[in-house]
Amino acid sequence: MQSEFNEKTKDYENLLGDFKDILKKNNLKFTVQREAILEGLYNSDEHLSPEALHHLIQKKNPDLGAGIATIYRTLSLLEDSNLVTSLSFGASGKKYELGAKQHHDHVICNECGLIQEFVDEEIEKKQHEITQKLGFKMLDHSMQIYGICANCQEKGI
Amino acid sequence: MQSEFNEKTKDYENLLGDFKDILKKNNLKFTVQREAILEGLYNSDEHLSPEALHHLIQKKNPDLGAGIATIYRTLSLLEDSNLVTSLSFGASGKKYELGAKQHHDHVICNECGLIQEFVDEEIEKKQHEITQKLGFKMLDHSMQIYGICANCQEKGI
DNA sequence: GTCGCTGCAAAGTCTTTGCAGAGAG
DNA sequence: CTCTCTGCAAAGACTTTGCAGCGAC
Repeated sequence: MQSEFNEKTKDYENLLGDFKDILKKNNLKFTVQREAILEGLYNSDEHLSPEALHHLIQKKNPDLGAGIATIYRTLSLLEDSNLVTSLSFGASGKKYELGAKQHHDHVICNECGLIQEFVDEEIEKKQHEITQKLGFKMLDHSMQIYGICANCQEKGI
Repeated sequence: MQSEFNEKTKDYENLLGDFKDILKKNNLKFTVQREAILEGLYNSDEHLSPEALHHLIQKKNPDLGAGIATIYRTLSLLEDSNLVTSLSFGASGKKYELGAKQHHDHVICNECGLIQEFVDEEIEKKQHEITQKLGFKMLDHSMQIYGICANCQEKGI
């Protein structure tokens, strides 16, 4: 809630602190695996599938040998705590990203799968208006635009 | 391609015609099952899961006994032909709706699952702008707003 | 008639769960 | 110490596929 421009500036310590608080509040334990998962998400600009995250962690912390089941369990946990958000684009399954960042929406390349993020104040405002008009109390939203990225356009598809 | 304001007025005959054309163009066959699926989607305002559609068809045409596999196969077919669009909201799996309607977005009630549709010209325009700015060629988009519908708000949650 | 379509059931994916030992608090 | 986590593997849920007979054209 500080600057509007801190997309990724919320630092890791901060995030980790939040995580530990949430764990404590719920009588849950802080484990190496859980930290590795949080860190993996933090250090990746990508939107990760559980499997991708699993690979990532296996590479960075091979000694841990964290199991895929733990990844799934932790991701659900993180999602319940609102620390991560899950997205599901088309058929490609569920992907996760840190939810602590500023709210943003996604543009997805149909060819190469590239995901770009953006924020637009006007759209956000409009969404509130529309939701109210329909009598809803807005909680959240997600928006995806599908297209062909500059790169793939050049390649001529 | 006619009027911009024919959200649901594109009648069934029309749709069926399109479907038959597409089938013909691709050397595919028009079958009772395929028609039943198209009709099921047409007659439902809902966004249907493959399983829901299966149930629906079993009720309407019990004699057909259309198998779930056929539903999946036909839905993919219809999706490839751009006659239907698939959505995936959160964890609840994939849902399908007729894509021949005017483009629209969705507001979803987190409590009861009610889905309302809406269209907003300004947002559509903005989306084009943003996409261009990022160098993408926009093909499609989807937007979901999550909230609590009027009804559920009254019930006090 | 030909060749694609269908239903069934079997095979795949992806995700979740049960359990016994390991580890955080 | 206690009580939660973890890894493994088995179980589930959801989709897709192979096959032999059926049906559109």
